[in-house]
Amino acid sequence: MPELPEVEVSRLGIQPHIDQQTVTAVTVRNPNLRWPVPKDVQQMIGQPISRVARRAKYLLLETPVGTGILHLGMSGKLRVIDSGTPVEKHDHVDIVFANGQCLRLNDPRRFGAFLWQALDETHELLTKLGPEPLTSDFDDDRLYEMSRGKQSAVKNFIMDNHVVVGVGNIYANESLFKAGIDPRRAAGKISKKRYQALTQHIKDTLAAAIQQGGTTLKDFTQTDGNPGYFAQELLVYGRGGQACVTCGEKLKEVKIGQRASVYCGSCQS
DNA sequence: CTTGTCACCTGAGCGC
DNA sequence: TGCGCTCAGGTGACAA
Repeated sequence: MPELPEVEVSRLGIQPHIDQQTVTAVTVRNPNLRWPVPKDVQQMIGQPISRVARRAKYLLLETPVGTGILHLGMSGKLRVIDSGTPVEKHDHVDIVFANGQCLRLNDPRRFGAFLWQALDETHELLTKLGPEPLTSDFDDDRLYEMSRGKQSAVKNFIMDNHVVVGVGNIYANESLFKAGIDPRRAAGKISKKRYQALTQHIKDTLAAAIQQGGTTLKDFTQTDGNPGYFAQELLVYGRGGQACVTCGEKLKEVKIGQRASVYCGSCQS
């Protein structure tokens, strides 16, 4: 489900409700997420949530003794609800708080994760990640340098977590359209100037999507149950065969790296 | 090292 | 109504 904006919207949604709340129970109904949920997560019990942070698409629930790491995979959703709320299908995890509320993870496909990071350690999954796209760590110099010698399609390149985190299929398509770059082009053969444009469009697109509450395609909702409104601003994603908003030409749809890719054959080269 | 493919899992939508 | 097929917002683990 979520790319970086949707995860950030989730973070902003749950943060005011759980920040500084003390955990009284961690209920794991189905530990078979992408990786088995470790027993270590029970260490949260008795601890306050000292910070709700995000790294890439991982949500970090920090406590004084370690950090609970949540990933929403393709279909994960978080809600903060009364802990007595009846459990529904695919409600796999509850983190219950002293105020009677709980953070509940629902994830039909179970590609999500709930892991534990001990104090003063960095979980292995977080060690090899590229820069955050919305910080100055991600800039055109770096993107350009990393691209040299790469034969793979630029779309796959910007979706690679070692290059930059948080750019999934929707925003890769959108950013490349805005930058006027054909998503199939070899990453190593694109000029510095074009990477400057691409870098800025990735930042702008992600920031705008967060502002709009994320992109609701079918089942993403903000934690208050409302949809995100960025879907109405999508220029190419999901619009294969329809008219390009810039030139009117029919948008093309192809598979790049197994993922649906939409582009304008006239505006993107 | 790079590059491409598969796998994990459920549910929705479509054609027949 | 049902069946079989394809597709979906992610990403680690492999194979070549």
